[in-house]
Amino acid sequence: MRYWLMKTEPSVVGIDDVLAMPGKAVAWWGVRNYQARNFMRDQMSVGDKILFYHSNCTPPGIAGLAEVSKRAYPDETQYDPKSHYFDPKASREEPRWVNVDVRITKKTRFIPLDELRSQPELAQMRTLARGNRLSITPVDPAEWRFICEKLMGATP
DNA sequence: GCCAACGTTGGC
DNA sequence: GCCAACGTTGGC
Repeated sequence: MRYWLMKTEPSVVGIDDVLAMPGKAVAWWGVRNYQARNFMRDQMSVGDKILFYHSNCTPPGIAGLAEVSKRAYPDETQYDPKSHYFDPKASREEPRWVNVDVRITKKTRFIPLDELRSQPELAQMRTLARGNRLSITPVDPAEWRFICEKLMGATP
């Protein structure tokens, strides 16, 4: 079982949107970065824990906790010529992009980015590293525990 | 809207 | 396989 942080833009799909969906789950479509894809394809399994992060908004930060509810499978948007995420080089026979399904387990107190940055315990957190743009990053178990217990006051 | 810091593309 | 040009991310 692994821990992850996954970024989403709330103007596209925010935590409240996912909570309103059947099963409080959503396909994590639209990842078009190979590193992030490989994390989903090769390392994520059902039950992995997720920090649900809102990016490209004011303020950015962690909005809740989630988990992987379905293993990686082909991302439908790669086949749709009308989609922004269409990939002409992808085919049904050889899909290029995959997504997992993510289910919200808890909407928590919002933890803004600057609060995360102010914690010495999170100084090494990959998501916070200078220049990091990856939308999916692994989270250290100790970092997960710190965020859940000390910042959210939630049971991980 | 700006722009730093990346990732990707494609000519060679 | 190199690397310049270009595109994207995402905080500010």
